Amino acid sequence: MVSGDSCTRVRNTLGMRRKGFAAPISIKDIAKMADVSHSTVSRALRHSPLINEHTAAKIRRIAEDSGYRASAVARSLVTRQTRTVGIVVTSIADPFAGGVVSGIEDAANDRGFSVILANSNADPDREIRVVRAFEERRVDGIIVTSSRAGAVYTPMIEQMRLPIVLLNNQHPSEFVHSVMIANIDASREATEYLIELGHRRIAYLGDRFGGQSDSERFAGYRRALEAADVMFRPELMVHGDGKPEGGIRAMAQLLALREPPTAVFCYNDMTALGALRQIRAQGLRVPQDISLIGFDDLYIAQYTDPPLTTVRQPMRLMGRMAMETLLHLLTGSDSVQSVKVPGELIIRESTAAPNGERL
Amino acid sequence: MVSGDSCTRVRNTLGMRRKGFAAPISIKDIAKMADVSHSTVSRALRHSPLINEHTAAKIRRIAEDSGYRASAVARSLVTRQTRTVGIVVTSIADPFAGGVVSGIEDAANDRGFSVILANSNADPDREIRVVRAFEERRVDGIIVTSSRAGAVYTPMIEQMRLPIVLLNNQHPSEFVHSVMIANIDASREATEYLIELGHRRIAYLGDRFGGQSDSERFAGYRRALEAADVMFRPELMVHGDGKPEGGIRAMAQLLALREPPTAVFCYNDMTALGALRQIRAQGLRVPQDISLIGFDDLYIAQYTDPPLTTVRQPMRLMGRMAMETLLHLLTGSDSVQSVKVPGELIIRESTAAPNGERL
DNA sequence: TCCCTTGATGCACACGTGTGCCGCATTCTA
DNA sequence: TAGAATGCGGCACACGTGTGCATCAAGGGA
Repeated sequence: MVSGDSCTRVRNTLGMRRKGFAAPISIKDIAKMADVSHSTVSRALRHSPLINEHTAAKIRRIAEDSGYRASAVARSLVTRQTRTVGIVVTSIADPFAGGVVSGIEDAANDRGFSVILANSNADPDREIRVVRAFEERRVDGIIVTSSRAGAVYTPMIEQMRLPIVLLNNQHPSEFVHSVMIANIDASREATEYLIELGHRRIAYLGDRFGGQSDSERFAGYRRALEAADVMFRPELMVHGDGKPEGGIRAMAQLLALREPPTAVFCYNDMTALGALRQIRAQGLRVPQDISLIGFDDLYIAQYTDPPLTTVRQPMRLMGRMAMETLLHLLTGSDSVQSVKVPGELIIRESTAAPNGERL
Repeated sequence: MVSGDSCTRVRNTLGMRRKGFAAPISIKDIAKMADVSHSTVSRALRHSPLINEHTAAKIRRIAEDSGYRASAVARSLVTRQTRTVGIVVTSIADPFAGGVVSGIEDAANDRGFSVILANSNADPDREIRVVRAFEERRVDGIIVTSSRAGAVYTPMIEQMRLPIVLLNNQHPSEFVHSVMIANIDASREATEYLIELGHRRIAYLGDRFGGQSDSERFAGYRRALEAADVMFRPELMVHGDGKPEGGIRAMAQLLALREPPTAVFCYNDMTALGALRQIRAQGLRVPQDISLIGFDDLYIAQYTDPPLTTVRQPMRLMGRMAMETLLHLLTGSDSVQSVKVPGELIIRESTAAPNGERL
């Protein structure tokens, strides 16, 4: 197809394949128009001091007028960087992922980077395909968010020798850079708040797929209890699946106890949503009968009824930080290892003193 | 930096810049190992019949063992396609966008395409930057979802001569391919349902930024009223901003009327969320006092209290369709112009007969 | 034995951009 | 005025992959 014919001919041939979409004009076309060599054009557009300001201006003018766009692919071939990062999320439809990716994209955009997005759908086969695609596209780095199968990536890292940043990953390895929410401190603070309100029978409603995040949030909960000399009761620890459905079922367990809790700290807002629903379904009220705390501060948390007290994860900020960590890595500095981001307790109306009074 | 030194030297020099990340091995390295020319390697890996099956197998074996990954950037340079599509969303943190992008990415992945994501943040300057970045990266096509500033892109299309597909865009042009929800039919059906329940004072709570989507949904509402000989009352048409806050305010307007509506059809679920909150705040109940219908069927719609009756937009499916339309365009067929996707009325518990009985 | 056919592989160029080095013209210095 | 310095632009090659054409070897038919 690409024959030894004249340049124009080749252009046409290839262009026709896509129904008349003309080939974009190149640096050489501009060189011809400006009657200089393509090297001069390249230098002029990159503001090299080697080129006379007058000719440079003329060249830039022509480039501008002709709507020239430098080919990132040709440039990448020689510079050996694509100014592109790959992002793996379990599902971009997940609101947490959405927030994080939004922050990543912002930061990337600021620095002239583009973002290639891939859903893993928690499917190992697909994860492998995704990482392989990233390799082929020669992304400069990779960000993996809240992967449950995080361990899968670690061996791949070895082989790829690409900078990788993990965000809220469940199995952070020693040799990997990461941005994580300060789970222990945050959940401790949330639990302490419930204790301050006067609660003593406080349940932990976890996520059995939550990996390290779940165990850390549980740990924070335990520490708060210990610090306040409140006894931990195993029957008050139950687990859902991180989604409302799981919250519903786990909450039903708690309500079936002889002495149900007066407050429940949930692994995340989605779980809290399910718990809330189940509490209502059994004719109880929040917060008068049971106080509820979530985790994440999803957008909807402020619009539940009652608005949900929760621990805010600054999702966009965390995304930004992950991207900036990656950029840092790309410029060579190896210092950053892992960043802990503090959560923030957002007090709304789903929590009150055990007797039903709000503080 | 890239000097006339030996190949190895160059590799090292460039590799060092990124702290010892070795340059990926190329087709030439494999050629050397297999003691053939790089052309032969290229052909073997692409399963060209020109190559002897024995040597081909040997070459593929070596490539496999050495972890070779073909450089998509070099390939794109010669094939003139990147197998990459650009997606513009207002914000990926928006749950609708998340669902759509998820579907797009699925379909793209199936066909070996990658997805470059960009937030426009409804900022015209940024939109221009984004499209420019897509041009430079030589994406094969572009999908724009629910852009309010859709008209901005149309002139760019002319210049870029790139296939573009619009999804739920507010200002679809004649010459553009699009995937859209069948707003009129869907909102008509929703309104008819309210009428069937016995409602006569039905309000339309729109989105003043909703552009064509808003006017179409309003049109469907009007048609349902007309068909049932229910008089349209202008005071029952109010507008929010597409978010809960706007729903709250607009609902307050409606409740301040001498004769408030007995049912409200909302532009979207977010708006309905706000409306629901306001209704509660004024001591009224849903659906006993006021019925509420949303639009979108966001994930949370099933977990509001009461669960929200709404019109489902099959977000992932729509994303898939947009991607498939684009792929179709890329293979040359120009037939597809615009696709209308039917919405689906999902009846939950936020709607009932005016007297409070559920049907 | 010679030529032709067939099959397998290599050569060389192309894609678009970046850059080291060389050459040329102009100006300055002695 | 000759030589050196300086400023500006071009030549040529590189990046990694794809492919038309030439080449070469083996085999077969006359």
